[in-house]
Amino acid sequence: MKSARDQLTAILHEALAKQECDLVSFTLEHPTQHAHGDFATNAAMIAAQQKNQNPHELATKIVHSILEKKHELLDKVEIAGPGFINFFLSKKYFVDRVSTIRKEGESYGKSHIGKGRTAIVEFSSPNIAKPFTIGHLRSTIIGDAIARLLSFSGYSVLRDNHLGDWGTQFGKQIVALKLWGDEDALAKSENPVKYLVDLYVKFHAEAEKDPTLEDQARAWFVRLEQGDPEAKRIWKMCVDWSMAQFAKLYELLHVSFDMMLGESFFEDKMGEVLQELQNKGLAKESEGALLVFFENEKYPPFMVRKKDGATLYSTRDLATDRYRVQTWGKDVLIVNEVGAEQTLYFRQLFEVEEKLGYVKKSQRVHVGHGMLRFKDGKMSTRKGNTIWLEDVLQEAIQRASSFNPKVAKEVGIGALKYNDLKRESSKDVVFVWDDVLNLKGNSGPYIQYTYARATSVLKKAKEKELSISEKYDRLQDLEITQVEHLLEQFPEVVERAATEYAPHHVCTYLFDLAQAFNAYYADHPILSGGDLAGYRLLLTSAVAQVLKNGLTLLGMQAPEVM
RNA sequence: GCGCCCAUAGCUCAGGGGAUAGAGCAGCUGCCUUCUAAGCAGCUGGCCGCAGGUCCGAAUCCUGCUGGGCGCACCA
Repeated sequence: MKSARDQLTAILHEALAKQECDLVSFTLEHPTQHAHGDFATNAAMIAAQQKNQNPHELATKIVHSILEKKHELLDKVEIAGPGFINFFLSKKYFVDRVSTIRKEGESYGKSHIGKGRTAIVEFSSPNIAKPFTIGHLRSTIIGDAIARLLSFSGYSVLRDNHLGDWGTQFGKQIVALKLWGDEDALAKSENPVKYLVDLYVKFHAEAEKDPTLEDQARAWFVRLEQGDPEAKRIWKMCVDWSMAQFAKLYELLHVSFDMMLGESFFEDKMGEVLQELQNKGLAKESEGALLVFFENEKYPPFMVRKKDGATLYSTRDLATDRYRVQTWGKDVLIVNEVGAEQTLYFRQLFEVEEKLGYVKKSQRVHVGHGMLRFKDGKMSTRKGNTIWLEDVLQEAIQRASSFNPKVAKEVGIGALKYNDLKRESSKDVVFVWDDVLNLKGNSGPYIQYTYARATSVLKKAKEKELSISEKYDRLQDLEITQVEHLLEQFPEVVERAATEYAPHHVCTYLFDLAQAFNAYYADHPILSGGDLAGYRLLLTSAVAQVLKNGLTLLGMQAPEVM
């Protein structure tokens, strides 16, 4: 079944062509007030402006030409205000739509905008031997939702966890372990990663007093890059302890990956990149380091090799994307879900990648999330000023269990995820427990609760042997409510969220739908609805389906009982 | 100093150049003997940071300013 938007767009194009206004680009949107119909267009106003005509008169002509044909879709077409054309959809359309949702089930809302394309979504990307903090949690949650949205929109999605398992930090880690650590104690430790992080914090404290420690750390990283066995051994140990910890967290969060190519995977692929940069004359030496300079100083210089010969984040990212294009094709879409503070870095990176001929800028996307901070400042691993994710998850589940212990996990994790997804991701978030684990109002549990409520009604209906009816004939007197209007809009909301890499649109929508359904539920008896019970059950099942599809897109569970 | 982002109700936020700017939280009033009260209905609460500009029409686009966040050569 074609959506109302598609049908209306076609109808409008035809009517505009008759008035010789074919080239007009108009908007077709949902007015804020019901009195203005289900869709409104400014087409007549735009066209009138171009042709220097009276907008109201032109609107009249357009409406006449639309009404020459009978459209099952439309109940009424009106001209309003300065020349808006308002469309009122028919009851039949809405009822058919609700039936369609039932038929399409978990496919309702899917689109083909990414058909035939591969998208790599890089997210989470925690660092080895560092805490998996609520900062990484943002990337994990938002990235997971974006991967799901793209997949639902037809892309063939590869979820990539680009582990921070390479870099100067390992030099620091090795120095700290050699100076103050004890490998036996580490192995016996209850939380080995925490043991490593404490050493890392100590390193930064000591390095303030003794700057030569930084030099030692850089030297150890150079040895690591050169394949020194002792450096490699300690590095491998750090990786193993961390990976074990991450696996537990991802399982609890229900997040999975198709690949975990850490930065170390690209260790032997960076020489070619540096060679290409030099061959194409893109990189120049300056003060011993190798840098890319941009024309007109569009961006600050971009370093690709340090003066001690070691690589950087940038070198590894270039090698990564070169590898991706070689492996998954020239037109692969690459999305990085990484903190917004790295925006400049990504602009530089994309520019360099384009100059190297790896990708076009249109296939590189940085979704930057805002910073998560305490009321009094930024979190910093180096200073030990951070909250561990294990503690957050435990607290979330515990708070949720005070309502219903049986679904504490689904609800606690859901609350946490929804709180991160409900606002535009680029905004900074102040960490406040009562917000993070909010269970009321615009929250994850509210959506989940509404879903449980709807499924419960459907179960009760079965017990009472009431059945869903898809017949329209006997339902002349049913009223079309906000619920039907919202159900109709789900596919376009999903499409917008996917094209803008903005899961918060799905949250806003689900909250609206849940609110509309709860209001409907309060004053439309469903099970004792008489002749209308069949239709109301159909509507309820459609609401349940859409809530479930939406929750799934956000990586949240849809519990049937709460 | 230069660059990027942000500013909407007491607080947290939606708002796709359009019509009377919307939610949640907090506060106040009602509603559980009836399909799940993690809920529903209602009230209170706005120079959409300031000043210009473009437009038939600006919270939305442009310019300037103020305030805040972030970034800018050997971290990632």
